[in-house]
Amino acid sequence: MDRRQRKTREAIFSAFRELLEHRRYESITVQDIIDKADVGRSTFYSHFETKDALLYAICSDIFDHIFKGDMCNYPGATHSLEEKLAHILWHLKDHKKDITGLLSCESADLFMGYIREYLRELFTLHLEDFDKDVPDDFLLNHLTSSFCAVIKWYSDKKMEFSPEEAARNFILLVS
Amino acid sequence: MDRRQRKTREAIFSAFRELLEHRRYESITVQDIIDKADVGRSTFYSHFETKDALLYAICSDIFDHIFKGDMCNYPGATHSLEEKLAHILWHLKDHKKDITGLLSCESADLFMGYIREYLRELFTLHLEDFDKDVPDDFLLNHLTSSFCAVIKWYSDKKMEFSPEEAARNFILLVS
DNA sequence: AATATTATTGAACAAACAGTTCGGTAATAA
DNA sequence: TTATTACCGAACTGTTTGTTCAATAATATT
Repeated sequence: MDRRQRKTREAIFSAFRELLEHRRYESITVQDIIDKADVGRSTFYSHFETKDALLYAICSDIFDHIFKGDMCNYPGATHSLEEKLAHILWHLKDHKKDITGLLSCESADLFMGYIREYLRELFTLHLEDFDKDVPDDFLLNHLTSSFCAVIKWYSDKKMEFSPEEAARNFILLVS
Repeated sequence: MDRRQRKTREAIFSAFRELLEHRRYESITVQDIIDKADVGRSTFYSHFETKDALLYAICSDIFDHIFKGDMCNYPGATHSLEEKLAHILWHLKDHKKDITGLLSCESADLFMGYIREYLRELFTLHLEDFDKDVPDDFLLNHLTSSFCAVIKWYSDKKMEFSPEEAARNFILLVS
């Protein structure tokens, strides 16, 4: 990959991340990004089709780090569900700056949508941990949404709480 | 109130509702609304400051119907939490058309934000029903978010399931 | 080192949308 | 009948998105 290309892409990424620290995703315009990245308009569009494509790329980065990591994937893992969930919260902390901007906005759904997919997979693997007399689909939806809420709560509280404690409380509530 | 005013307002409202049946909130422009309502652009803006203000008005309408109704408000009510929740789901059905358009969009948060407020109040009244060893704030957040998820699920499933059953399943999961 | 390729630039452009302004007209109230 | 009020529509400003294109500068190729 051309060095120029790499540098430009990196400049756009980090400009976007910096902007996300202080502003909601929707309020950030392409103009803001290219001003901060100091890159031409046409250059931006030669790298990313739209602003949403840039968001998607950022999200992929984050998720690769969080979910493709050591313990969260999948069948072989010997860790408990609680440990895995705590681990996810830990990893979220590494991306605190980006995530705050991504979750405190109207498109939080976009970001959360990705997380939901991963979580649903994860909970599916642990379905037998729960002995509840409701349809599986209802239960899965409940678990996934509830943990999304924990993530949101965790982010709203500036991630100042212990991931282990949050995970434990969650397990207490859904068991 | 002037009859003209009433008529115009009503035309805008129902145009917006009709558009919401088939399209997401974001994709609907002011132009679409005034075309369908057959009113002038300036007339629209003399009634509503922005498109969001119109959304807010519609939401208020719906919530007045759902929450300000017979049994959901508050201290005096003798009904169980489960009954109240089922009731909310019933009332949602009356606004099925609007709500589908409001929930299947990126600003679902906007709509859900209102619901959350009401639900949090409701659950606060019933906090003693739950004997869980987690902080109240965490529990409230969990209950509220979980029932929001039920609402979303209920809407996604075209509201074809029994509200009573959904409410019962929910109570089973969080008790 | 000379040449070909590729990325970047900046400026201009079209299209879509939000929201405002204003003079004229028609319905309603006094 | 007169005064008020709401509506109209067209034109206008401003913002944002996304495209185009010729010129230029950085890389690759030979």
